[in-house]
This record gives sequence, structure tokens and C-alpha cells, in this order.
Amino acid sequence: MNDARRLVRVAVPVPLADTFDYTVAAEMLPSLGSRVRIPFGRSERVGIVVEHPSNSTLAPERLKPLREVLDAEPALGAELLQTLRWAADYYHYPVGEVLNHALPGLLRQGRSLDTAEEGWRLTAAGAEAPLDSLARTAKRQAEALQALRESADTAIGEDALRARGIMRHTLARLADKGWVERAALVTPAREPRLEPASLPTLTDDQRRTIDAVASSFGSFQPHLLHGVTGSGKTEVYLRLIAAQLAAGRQTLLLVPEIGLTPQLVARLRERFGETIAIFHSALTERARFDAWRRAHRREADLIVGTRSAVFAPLPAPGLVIVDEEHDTSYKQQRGFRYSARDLGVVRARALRIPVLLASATPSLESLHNAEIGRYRKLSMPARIGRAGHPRMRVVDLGQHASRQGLSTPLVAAIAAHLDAGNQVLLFLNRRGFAPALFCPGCKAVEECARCDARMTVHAKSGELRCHHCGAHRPLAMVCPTCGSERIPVGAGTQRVDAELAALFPGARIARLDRDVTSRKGALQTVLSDVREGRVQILVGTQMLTKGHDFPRVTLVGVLNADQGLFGTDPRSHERLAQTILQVAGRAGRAERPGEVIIQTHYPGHPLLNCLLSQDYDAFARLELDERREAHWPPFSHVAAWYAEAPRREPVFAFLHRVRAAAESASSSRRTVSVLGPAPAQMERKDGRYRAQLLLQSPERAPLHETLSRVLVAVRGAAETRRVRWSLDVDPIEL
DNA sequence: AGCACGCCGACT
DNA sequence: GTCGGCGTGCTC
Repeated sequence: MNDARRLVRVAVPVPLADTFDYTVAAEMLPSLGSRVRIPFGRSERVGIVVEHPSNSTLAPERLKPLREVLDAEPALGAELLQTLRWAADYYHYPVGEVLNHALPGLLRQGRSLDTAEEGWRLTAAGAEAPLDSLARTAKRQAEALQALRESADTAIGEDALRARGIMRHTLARLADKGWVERAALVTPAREPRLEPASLPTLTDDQRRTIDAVASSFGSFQPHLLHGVTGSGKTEVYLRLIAAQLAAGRQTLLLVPEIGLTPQLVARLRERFGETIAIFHSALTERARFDAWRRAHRREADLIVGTRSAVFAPLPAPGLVIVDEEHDTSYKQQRGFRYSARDLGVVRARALRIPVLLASATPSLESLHNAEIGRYRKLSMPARIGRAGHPRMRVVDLGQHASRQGLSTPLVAAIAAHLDAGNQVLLFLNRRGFAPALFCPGCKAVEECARCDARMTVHAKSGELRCHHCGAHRPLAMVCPTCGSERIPVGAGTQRVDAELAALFPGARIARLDRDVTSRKGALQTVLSDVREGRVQILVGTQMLTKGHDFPRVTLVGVLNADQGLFGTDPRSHERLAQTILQVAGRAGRAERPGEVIIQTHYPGHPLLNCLLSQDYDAFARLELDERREAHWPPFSHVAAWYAEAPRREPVFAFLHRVRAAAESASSSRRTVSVLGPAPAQMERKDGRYRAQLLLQSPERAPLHETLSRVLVAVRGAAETRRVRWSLDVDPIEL
């Protein structure tokens, strides 16, 4: 007999960069990407086989045998394994945890992949059971039994039963009586889906774009599509997806966090039926597992989802699409700080398939990549139908009186558009009633005890709230120190809402911000109220900027553009330009011409001038020149080291330690510059002091070399244990 | 991250 | 006399 033993190198989900070697009987050798149950310290874990080493650096007697091979077929295919290991390296994040990101929770816990999906089915006794008498004593059970009788001996899935209001415990009761039993679900054979008879006629731009992407099917080619709002990008995606489906290949469609709307899902289902798997953060573990498995088994050929969907299995890959590729929600902001947009490109390269990055306001990184020929540039500059571009103008807040954030010219414009029977959208990136509460007696504003921030006045709930740590206390207008009557200063969405109600008593006004949408279903209610004309004026924050289509909106007002004009972040201009153009894109669709009014104290600012001509490319050229001068991305590579602790001292001690390690690591080649440490934009937040250190290099390789060395040096240093720290490669804000 | 081992305060 | 505080070290 063969008692030879082999070695497997396993990535274990612990915050350690190391992998761990185990022994296994040669005939049991799990393939790469398979999950294995292993002893780890005193406990047991599920890890993933990443290598078959021929020998270990560890003495043989110290190697433990693995306990169980969980996958006959690897859970992570070769390409995903390769991409994830690359990502662990690139983002300097523990490989075991990175691999875990690609698996649904149930698989991480060791659940078998090949268990048949289970449902419930009627037994012979169940077919004879006295339904009438049951209906009198146990109505629920009778309903369940009735439902199962209708499907005869075909099992019905638990999800489908739940959708009909039939709960698990009801079925369990029936099972106790021997009337129903668990049974494997038979996956229905996929029927080829025919394209609907009447497809929208494509514009020349759409046609050209589709042809360009289609011409690269079967090979790696990134495309950057600059398509203005209303140019019909979604229809382009649908045609490309249909082409992939027809060829029997899968498409991965990534959308921003708020882009996965019921409308989009409905449109995809209408076109492609049940061949869709959807991933988003609100799924239950069970639903996530099912979606993952449907992609893994090729039961789903269209995989749609937000950031984490970039890790979906793609056994028959055809195309990757990243919608609104500039959107910041593609970057994970804690833990494993990956960019789903960038990993989408990495996967496409490994899979040798094209990737389409699309946006009305592409990121400067992507535009730069197009400029240097790394991406192929496509554009759709015209809106569909007769809708022209909206007219944009600036209102100088220094020249015109304004009340609660609404200038006289803007109020006049609102009145005119309402009179014409149209709708108005007002954008203000500030929720609550007022951003500060000022005491004229003390000459002081009320601040948060745990953050370097002012308390926001929330009039509706009668509270002062800190938007950074969630602290809240009752709103007292009388100053507790001097007894003066205090004054709310500035305007948030609540206050603008109230002011509009006073100015336009006949108009229906709705507000859209996180305070509103925290109520379940409120977002959909507001959106449908606007779409169906029950609301004339909508006031809201960032949420307004995302692809909701409001055909009757003809006026968009940006109440305060100035926050983005002088930000300290090198990307604040890019953000502002994207926000303004995205929100402006809501104005005037179909036959109604649109108008956009931007309120500012700096009407002559070059950024605004550039945007007024609505030439995003011109803006991008200007901004790229500035980035080149300043050696910022995309003309350099940056990593940020963050640290925080309840006191300031250990935070800086740690970052100075990092700085020293970085300087000695990069001293030989002096291409990595170290900036800081410097206190964070808001130094104290939620009772913790925060600071950061920046590493910057014109070349990628020396930066990563330095990061690796610093990580080794810093691990085990005494200063490290006194802080919470994290490393962000390609940070999106600085 | 867990989970142990290891030496110093307020309590059944 | 013990239960338990979290500092330190390890996980193939």
C-alpha cells in the first residue's frame, strides 16, 4: 500500500501574512483552491490550499496532518486563487483573510458545496391527509400542504415557500406527521432566452461602442467608456451581456452601492430571466451562498453586484463591466482595502477577457490610462432623443441675497420651473437642520465631546447630533452656561426643506438624505413619489447624484459648491466636478430642456468655469496637469499608513517608528518619499486620536518593497501594540 | 484574531 | 486564601 505523505501549504483566516504547512496522505491530496479543515493552535479552522510544496522550512515532526478535505472540486478556481494571492501581495493584507473575502460565510464555516439544494415535497400519506379538518385546527399547515399538493411530487425550495408566507417551522410540524419530507431540488434545465421582439433602436454612438467591445471578445482589452448621462450606457451593457449569453459565457456586472436599484434588477430580469445571480451587502448568508453557487456551477450567466461581487466565481468568463467606474464605493474603506474596479481589470487580464469601465465622469486614473494607451477610449457624447445638454450657470452668493441657502435668483428659477409644471432637484451635501448652534453670549458653538466637530442641529427630532460618532443629546436653545438664546447657523437639508415650504406653500416637497432613508422603504417611496409627479421639489444629499431617472426634473440647484473647491485632499476637485456633473445629469431628459444653477462665493474659480462649458475632458486635462506638477496619482503611487488610539502620544510614536523603518528600508534607492506623520483631517473622532503617514513613489516597485520591509520591521515593535493601525494602498482620500 | 500562560488587586 | 485583569507569545 501507498502510505506516502504529501505536503500542502494552507492559507488560514488569521491576520498573519504567513501560510502554514500540513501533511496529507498522497492519495487524499487536495487540489489548489480547495478548502481543508486543519488543526490550528488549540482550535480548528477552515483554510485553503494554496501550494503543493515539495518541502517545508519547518522540521517534519512539527507538521500536523490536516483533518479533512472539504472540496473534491476546488472552491476557488485557478484564476481566482491567482488574483486573490496577487491582491494579498498588492494590498499587503493577510492572504488567509483575503481568500476568505471571496467565499460566502457558509463556505468559510466549512459547509459542503455539493449538497443538493433542498426543498420540501409531499409524501404519499400527505396526499391522503384530511385537509379540511386541518384547515380548522392549523390554518398555516393546511396552506403549506395545499401548496405542496399543487406541485405534486416535485419539491419546492424553501425560499420559494417563504415567498408564499410558508415558514420552516410549519413544514417541520407537517414533517412530524409524516405528510411532507425534505427532498433535493431538481435544477430546471435552462431554456435559451430569446431577445424581446422590440429592442430600442441603437444610436450610432451605442453601435460603435458595442462593436468596439465586441471586437475584443476573447482577449484581454480594457475599454474606458465616457458616456454622458442619458447617452444610453445601460442599453450598451444589455446588448453586450446578451452577446455573451448567446455564446454561453458569463458576464460580471459591477455597480456602485446605491446603483443596485430594484429598477435595474427588474430591467435585467425582464431581459435575461432567471439566469442572474445578485450579490449585495443586504443578502442573508443563505442567499449569498446560493448566488455564489449558482455562479460557480454556471447556473447563472449574469452576475450583478456591488464591490464584493468582484470575487464571484466565473467558470465561463466572457466580460467584466464596471458601471460608474469613478464611484468611490468600489474602494473598501476598512480591513482589506481593495478596489473592486481595479481588481475587475486584474481579473479580466488573468481571464483573458475584455473589461468595460464606464462613467459619465471617469476617474482621472482611468482617463490617464486611456491617454497612455493602456485602455481603449470610447465615448458617447450625445444624449438620446432630443434632449440637449442642460444650460448651466453660476450664482455669485457675494452678489445676491440668500435665505437659508437659497439665493434670490435660484428662488426665482424654482418658481418659474414649478409654474411650467416641472420638477426641481436641490443638492446640498449637509443633512440635519443646521450644521452649528451658536451662542451669542459665549461666542461659542456647541461641540462634540468625543470628536473635533460641531454638533448638528436636528430640529425634527429635537436633538443635537454628532455626524461623526453618533452622539446625541436633547436640543436646548437656551445656553446652559450663560442663558442666552442660541442661534442655529447655516442650513442643512431639513432647514432648506422648511424654507421651501414657506416660500412655495402650494408645492409638495420631499427630502432625501440618510435621516430619511434610515426608515425602511422610505427611499423607494420618495423615488416613486418623484417619478410619478407627486412631489415637485426634492431636496437631498449625495444620494441624489446616482442614476435615478426623473424625466420631469428640469431644474437642478447645487446649493453650495464651495466645500469642494478648496479641500485639502488632492482629489477634492475631481470629486466636486463629478458630483456637479452627475447631479446636473438629472436635469432635463426626453423633451424637456434642463437648467442647472450652481451657487458659490467664487464664481471665477477656474474649476467652475471649466464645468460651465460642460467639457469634462477639458477639466480632466487641467486637473491632470496639476497632478503631474504635484507628483500626485496617477503620476505617482501612494500608500497611507493610519493609526489611532485613545491618546495622541502612542499614535505618533508608532508612526514615527514606521517613518524610521521606511527611511532605512528605502535609503538605498531614494525614490520613496515619506510625508508625515500628520494628524488626520479630524484628529479626534469618537474619543480616539488619529494620524497618518504617506509613502509616495514615482515607481510602483520600490514603494511595495518598502511597504514589505516596514511591515516586517513594525511587527513585534512595542509601539505597534499600543495603537490600532492599518495600511491603505491607493487610498482614495488623503 | 483566538487562546493560552503568567504574575498582581478585590472578593465569594 | 481564590477569580480575573490584560501584557506577551504562538499558531504549520
